[in-house]
Amino acid sequence: MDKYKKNAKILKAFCDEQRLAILELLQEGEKCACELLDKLDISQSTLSHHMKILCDSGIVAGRKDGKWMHYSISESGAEHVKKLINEITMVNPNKPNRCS
Amino acid sequence: MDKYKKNAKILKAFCDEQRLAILELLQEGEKCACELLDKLDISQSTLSHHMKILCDSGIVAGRKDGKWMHYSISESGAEHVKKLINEITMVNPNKPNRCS
DNA sequence: ATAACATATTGACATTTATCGATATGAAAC
DNA sequence: GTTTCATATCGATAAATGTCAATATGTTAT
Repeated sequence: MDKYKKNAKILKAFCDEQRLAILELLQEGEKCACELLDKLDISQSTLSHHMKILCDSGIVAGRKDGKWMHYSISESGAEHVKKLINEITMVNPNKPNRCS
Repeated sequence: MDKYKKNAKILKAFCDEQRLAILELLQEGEKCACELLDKLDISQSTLSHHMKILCDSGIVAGRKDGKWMHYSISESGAEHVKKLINEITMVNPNKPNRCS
């Protein structure tokens, strides 16, 4: 059962300071990578690394436009994470103790 | 500004497979450490390490009862995390671009 | 007091992750 | 086609994290 591994990977998107800073910037709306780079005091390769993680987790959507990459928070990705957190933190004493 | 650091630390609770497995077990209700240890194929010290992280993040509450420790999902901790995720993934183009 | 037990802490080690500079890729401008 | 620009990938390194065995701490039973 690698459900845990899969979910842990998704939620790793939120485990890093820089990625939280990136997400806060994206709250204003879609932003070009270069704009993020401008505001973030990290190297270009590091930004690219974080954007890959954010996109892979589904929280952020990338849109290619010529040589520019535009990133935005994915509504559906956000919904998925909210559901995940809800499931994970739900207390349900009647839950069948299935041997998963 | 270490807001990101603080939040990243809280959300790290969900970034590990074992901790997700632990949380799923706790969905059934309060459980003793020894019961978790029984079901989790990790060493006692490793479990203790994970429980510390879960408790520090506020997601899990510990209750000492003699030599036993009982752990349960904290309703208030869960609420706090849900609010956090909501804030982080909220898209709001009118957000003032304050220099935080 | 001593023994047995449950959990926490410590120290060591392996793996993962964040970071950077250098280089590659690919697209637009000349 | 060559240059310029934006982004991605690679390779190396340092820091953080997960893991265990051993030991310490604190609690109950004898």
